[in-house]
Amino acid sequence: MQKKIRIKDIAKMAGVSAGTVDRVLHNRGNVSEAARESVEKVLKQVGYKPNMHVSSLSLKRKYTIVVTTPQASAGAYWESIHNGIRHALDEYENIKVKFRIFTYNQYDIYSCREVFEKIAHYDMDGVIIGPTFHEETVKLCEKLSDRDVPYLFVDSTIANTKPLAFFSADHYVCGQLMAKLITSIIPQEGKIGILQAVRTGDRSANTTILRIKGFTDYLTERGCLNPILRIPFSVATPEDNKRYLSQFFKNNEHIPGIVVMNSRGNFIANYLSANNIMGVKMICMDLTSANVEALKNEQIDFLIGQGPEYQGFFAMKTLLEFLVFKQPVSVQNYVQLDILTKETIDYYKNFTNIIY
Amino acid sequence: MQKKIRIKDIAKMAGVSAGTVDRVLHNRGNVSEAARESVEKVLKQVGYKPNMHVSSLSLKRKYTIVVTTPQASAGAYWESIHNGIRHALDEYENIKVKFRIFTYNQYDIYSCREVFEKIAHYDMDGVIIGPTFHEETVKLCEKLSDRDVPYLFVDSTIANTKPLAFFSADHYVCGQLMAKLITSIIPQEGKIGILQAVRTGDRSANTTILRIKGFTDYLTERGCLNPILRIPFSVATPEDNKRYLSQFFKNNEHIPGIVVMNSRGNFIANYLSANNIMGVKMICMDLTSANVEALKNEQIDFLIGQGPEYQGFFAMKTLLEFLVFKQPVSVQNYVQLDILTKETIDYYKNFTNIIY
DNA sequence: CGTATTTTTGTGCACGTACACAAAAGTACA
DNA sequence: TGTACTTTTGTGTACGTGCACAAAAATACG
Repeated sequence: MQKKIRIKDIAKMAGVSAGTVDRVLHNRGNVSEAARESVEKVLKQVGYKPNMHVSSLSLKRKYTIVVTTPQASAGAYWESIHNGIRHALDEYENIKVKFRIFTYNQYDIYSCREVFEKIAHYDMDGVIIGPTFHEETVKLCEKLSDRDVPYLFVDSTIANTKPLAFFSADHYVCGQLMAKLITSIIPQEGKIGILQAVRTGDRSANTTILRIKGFTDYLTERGCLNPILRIPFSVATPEDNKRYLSQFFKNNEHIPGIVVMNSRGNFIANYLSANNIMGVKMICMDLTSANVEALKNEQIDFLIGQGPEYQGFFAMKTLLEFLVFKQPVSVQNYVQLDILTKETIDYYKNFTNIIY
Repeated sequence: MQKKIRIKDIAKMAGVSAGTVDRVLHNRGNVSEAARESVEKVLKQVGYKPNMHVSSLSLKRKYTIVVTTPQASAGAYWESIHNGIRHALDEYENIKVKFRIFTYNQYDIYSCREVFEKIAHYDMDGVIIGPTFHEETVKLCEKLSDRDVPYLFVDSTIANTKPLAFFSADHYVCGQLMAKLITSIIPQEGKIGILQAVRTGDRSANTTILRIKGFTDYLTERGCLNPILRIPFSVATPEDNKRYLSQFFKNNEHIPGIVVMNSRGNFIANYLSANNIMGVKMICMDLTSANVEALKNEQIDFLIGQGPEYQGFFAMKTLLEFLVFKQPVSVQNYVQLDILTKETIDYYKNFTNIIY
C-alpha cells in the first residue's frame, strides 16, 4: 500500500516541471538532452506506471478505428469477436473513439476485395482484421503499412504481413487437442469422421488446414491407427449438405467418433439425431448458440472454445493502449483453448461476463 | 459513441445542482423529498453509470479489509487466491485500502480459533474468508453480522451464514464432471480409485464431500457399474501416505483410472511413476505448479481448475465496489470449471494474466 | 415580524493526467 | 548590446467525481 508515484513526483525528483515529464513520456519533443536523460533515469528507477483511466479522462484527441471481419450472424463466432471489441471500448469509455465495422461475405472474394479497397483509403488510426482471403489480406496490409496505419489480426494470422499484434488460437495445437480428446473417448482404432469443407475461401484456408495437420500429426506421433474418413461439407452452399451427409452415412455405418473443425458441428449433431444415428461421440469447435444447445442435449460431447470475446477485447484494448499510451505490444498472442462439456457450460464466463 | 452522461448532466435534467445529485447517489441525506424524487427519476431514465476509476480518484475515505485463509504455500491453491485478491487492489489502485492477511493452519482447529478470535475484534470494513472449519466459521460470521461487518467467502460457502457474496465452484457439478471424464476415458465398468482424505478438518468437510456426492450420483444416474475403490490419504500427516498407497496398490492391481478430489494429485502421479505403475488414467483438481508439471509429463490426463485467481479477484472487487460505490451484489457466484490437458495448459491464462 | 436554528442547496477544490499557452532561456546576427 | 527568433521550460485549466464548506431557504419560536 505504498503511495502512488505521480508525474509531479517524478518532476520533483528529476528537478524539472511536470510539463517536461509529460513531454518525455509522450515523446512530444522540445526537451533538452539533459532534462530528458534526467527524467528517463527517474522513470526507470521508480518504474512509473501511468494511471490510464485518469489519463484517458483528460485526453482530447479523437481516434478512428476500423474493424473488418466476415459478416457476423447472431449467436455465431464473429458476433462474439465484435462483442469483445465493444467491451474494450466500454472499458476505456473516456477515450473518444469513432469506430466503424466493415463486414464482407466470407464466401465471396469479390465482396472482400470491394470492402478492402474501401478500407485501404479510409482515414483511420488503426485497423482490426478478421482475415479470410490470404492474397487480399496481404495486399490490404501492404497498403496499410505504406500509410503507417497499424493493423491487428483476430481469429488467425496471415503470413507475410507485419501486424502490430494478433490474437488467435494455436490452431495446430487445437487439432492435436481434438485428436487427443476423440482418441480418448472412442475405442482404439475406431474410425473417425472429420468434417472437411469442400470449397476453399472460407476460414479453412487459414485455420482448418492447420487444425487438420495438428490432428493427423498427433495420431501419427502416437501411433494411432484410427482410419480417418473425410465428411464432405459446404459452408457456402448449405443446401448440398443433406445430400453429402446421407451419402456419407450410407457408405459408413457405425462411426464411433466425429470431429468437426469448423463451427458447424451442430449441423452434423442434428443430422445424427434426426436420423436416429446413436452412439457417435462428437468433438466440435466454437461456442455458437447452436453448438451450445447441442452440447447441453448431449449431442456433442466436447466443445472447444477459442475465446472470441477475449480475442476481440484484447485486440481493441491493445490497439487503444498502443495509440494512446504508446504501450509496447507483444505481437504473438495465442489465446487459451477452453474445453467445455454439458456439465461446465452453464458456468462458462464468455469473458463479456468477466469484465462486468 | 454517444456522449457520456455525467453528474452535471443529471443535475441539469433534474433541475438541481450537482451536489444534490451526489447526495442522492450516496444516500447522504439532507435532500428534500421533491429533489430526491426528481433526481431518482432522471437517474433511472438515463441509466446513469458512474465512472468508477474517476470516482475512486477523488475518494478520501480509507478502508481496512481483512483476508483470512489457510496458509498459502508457494505454487499452491491458496496462493492463487491471494494473487487474485492483490490484483483487484491494483485495479483500483486509487482506493486507499489497508489490507491484512490472517492465515491459519488448516489442519489445526486451534490455530483457526485463535486467528478467528483475533479477527472478530479487529477494526475493519470487510472480511474475505477462505473457510475450512464449519463451526468456527459460523461463529465468526455471527460476530461479524452483529458488528455489521460484511464478509465474503472464497473457495466454498458455509451453510447458516449470510455472506455478502461467495465465489466458489459448484463442487457437486465438479464431481459430476470428474465422473464424466473418467468414465469417458477408461473401459466400461473399469475400476476407479478415488482419493479419500482419512481425516476431517481439511477442505474435505466443505468441498470433497460435495464432489464425491456429485461423482457417485453421476455414476448411479447413468447406470455406470464401475467399482469404486477409496484410496486412503492424509493431507495432515503426509508421512503416512507412502504406506497407505503401497498397501492400496498391493491389494488392487490394474486400476484403469484414478480420480483425485483434492489438489494433491501430483503425489499419486509421482507415486505411480516411481513405482512403474503404467496406464492409469488420472483426473485431478487444481492447477498447483506440481500438478501442472505432472500434466505436462502426461502423468495426469485431465486437470480441472476452479479459477482461484478469479475467485480472489472478484471477491475483493465485489467487496470494494460494495463498500465504495454501494453497488448491489449478487450473492451466489459459481465460477467456471476449466478442463486442462497437456495440450492446452501452456496457453492457459490464469486470470492474473488476463488483467494485465 | 425578527432572530435563531435547522434543513436544504449550490459552489469550489482536490485527485492525476493531457495539453494549450505563456514565460523564460538560449541562439543568431547586425 | 540589442533585436528577432527558436528552443526549452513552467503554469494553468479541463476531465468526472467526492466531499467540505458556504449560501440560501425553510422552519421554529419569542
